[in-house]
Amino acid sequence: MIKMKDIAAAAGVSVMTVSRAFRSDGAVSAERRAAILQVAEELGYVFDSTASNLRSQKTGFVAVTIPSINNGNFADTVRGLTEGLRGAGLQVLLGYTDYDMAAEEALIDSFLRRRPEAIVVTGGAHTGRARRMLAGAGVPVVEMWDLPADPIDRVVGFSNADAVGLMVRHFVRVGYRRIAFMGGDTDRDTRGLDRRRGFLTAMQAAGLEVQRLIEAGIPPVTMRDGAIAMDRLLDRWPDTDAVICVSDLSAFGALGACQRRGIAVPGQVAIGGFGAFDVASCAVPSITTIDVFGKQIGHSAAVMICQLLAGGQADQMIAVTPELILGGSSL
Amino acid sequence: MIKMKDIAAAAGVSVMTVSRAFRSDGAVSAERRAAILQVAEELGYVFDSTASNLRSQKTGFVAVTIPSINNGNFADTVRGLTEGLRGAGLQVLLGYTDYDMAAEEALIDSFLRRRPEAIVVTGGAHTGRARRMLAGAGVPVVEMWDLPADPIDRVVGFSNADAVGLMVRHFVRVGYRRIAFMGGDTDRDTRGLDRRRGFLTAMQAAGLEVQRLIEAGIPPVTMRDGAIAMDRLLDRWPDTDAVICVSDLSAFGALGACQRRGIAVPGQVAIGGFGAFDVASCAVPSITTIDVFGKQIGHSAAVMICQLLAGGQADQMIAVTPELILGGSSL
DNA sequence: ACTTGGACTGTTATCGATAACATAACCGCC
DNA sequence: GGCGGTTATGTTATCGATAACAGTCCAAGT
Repeated sequence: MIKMKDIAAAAGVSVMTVSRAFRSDGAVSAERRAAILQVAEELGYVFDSTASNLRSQKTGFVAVTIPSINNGNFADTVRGLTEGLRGAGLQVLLGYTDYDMAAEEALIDSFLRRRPEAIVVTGGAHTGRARRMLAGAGVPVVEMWDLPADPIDRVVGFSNADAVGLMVRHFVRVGYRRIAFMGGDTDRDTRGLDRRRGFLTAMQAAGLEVQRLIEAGIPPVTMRDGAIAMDRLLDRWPDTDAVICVSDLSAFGALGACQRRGIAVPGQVAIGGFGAFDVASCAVPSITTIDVFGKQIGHSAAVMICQLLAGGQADQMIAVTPELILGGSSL
Repeated sequence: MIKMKDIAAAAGVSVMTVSRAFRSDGAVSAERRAAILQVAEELGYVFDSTASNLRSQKTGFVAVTIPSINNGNFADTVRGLTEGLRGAGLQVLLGYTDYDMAAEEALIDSFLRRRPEAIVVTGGAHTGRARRMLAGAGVPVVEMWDLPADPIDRVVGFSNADAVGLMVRHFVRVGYRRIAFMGGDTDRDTRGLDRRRGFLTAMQAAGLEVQRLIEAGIPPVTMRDGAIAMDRLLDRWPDTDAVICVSDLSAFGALGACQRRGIAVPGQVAIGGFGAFDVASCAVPSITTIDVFGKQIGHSAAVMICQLLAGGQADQMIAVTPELILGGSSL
């Protein structure tokens, strides 16, 4: 493999000059720089960042862990992060946890060995060892998609509980009373649990009974899980007049279950989802949902990281405000 | 930051012994190893792989580029890769190109600087510079999701054209004649182009006219794109009796467009998709589609890479056989 | 003429681990 | 008892770039 030494020899300069020619800030005369880059091109040189990483103690990447790489919400967030960090010359190193805290811990461990310049994790629930590793990493840590009570470092997110509260209040206002909640039944789905908690709180605040809780299985909660859960819900509480689902995917599955049974949506049962996924707006009827602005979360996290790495100040917490989007699946 | 030297001093051994204690193959006595790991734990040591990478000339990761991180098919492939590489101690470094060859080139460039042990790219179409970089990388290269005529190195994929041919032949067999194809209209969507080409070939082979080609926009082709395209298709050729869409997402959008217009599916128009996404099986009616076994592609690529890195032989090409899945959206 | 300072280039040491080699202790076996 | 082999450990040099420092040269200011 060609290295800087070879280019230096071929171009008749020192290795240091080659190194400088490769960095924009390098004070190398224009013609010499051009000559060096030309030689490098001819020799097919590929810069070796492993050496650079070690010597400069900079790796140029930010580690990001998300629960799933097949989820439009997290994809938006990653896009916001990628775009926001690009300007600072930082690359995203992406890993997925499958909604599993043990897998998250292993992932964080392997990421930290690679010396990221910052680390972004999803949610505020982590194993004890993961928390300790993050706290001791010596780089900015951002928890996103949640507003944890005891953050490790920085936070960019929203209250999942409050977001569902928005929808409950709307449903109550337009007349629904026998409202069910689907999902958030396992401790693996921490954001789902928060959403369910928000449902309970808002229902109680509205003075309504809250028995209609139906399980949707362990995350990732799929469309199929939503369909199965809806069937169980309708069997158990046939007079349900609205169901709020832990995500749009399960809501779409629930909609399909209703359609197969010939149950009118929203005539007989209203459906609400979460996340403003594409499928919510393209389903017939479209699904009432909550937009949590995933891309904005990523972008804010990126800005925060850039500020901190530049040695500046940054907010401890940035709260994003979710928004209710009315669809045809409810009044 | 704590380093091996600090642990060596605290444990009263040489740095080399500490290094060996951290590798499973290291010949260190059990009690000494335990003592060293204990000291490391107490000091909160985090292994620095940047140094290890440089000295050992091994980074322990495989670079993977996919077009989109919000696509169930590619997510399956990444899962297959991740699981297949884990056993060999290799990690996936994931990047997305947004279906843009220039972005892919930039991504490959930045990945290669980090010295991956192998690189996996999606599709067989790349910029000239990207091809040269890959060919000269000195590590195994796998192109997947396609069977390029002039592969760079190894290939794991299937013929997108033949896969669509499967569906055309089925549609013709059950009686559809005025069949349209949606998508594959921009050179940015290389797999879409292949699918469209396969449509044309199969239609001609069946002796049918092939004028009904409707554009679906640049990838990622969304559900909404599918709905818009279906409206245009129905306006232009109202007597169309079947439409094959470039993906299940656009097929789902097309289904929604029909439902909003009161057009019976499959009574009046049959719909076919591509990819066996969740939404295809959960839509009402479910959508006839083609399963291309994305996870298997990733797994095969991983196996191939492990063989090559172990110094063994590996096939030049692994072909996956797509399968037609009949849904309620067609006969 | 002499200083000053900026622009450019070179020299040396170093980042933190590990490969390669050297050494020491111990074991069994003829 | 000596020898080869194994196990456990230490020593030295090195991976390929860059930080830190040291010049050199030349133009401009006094």
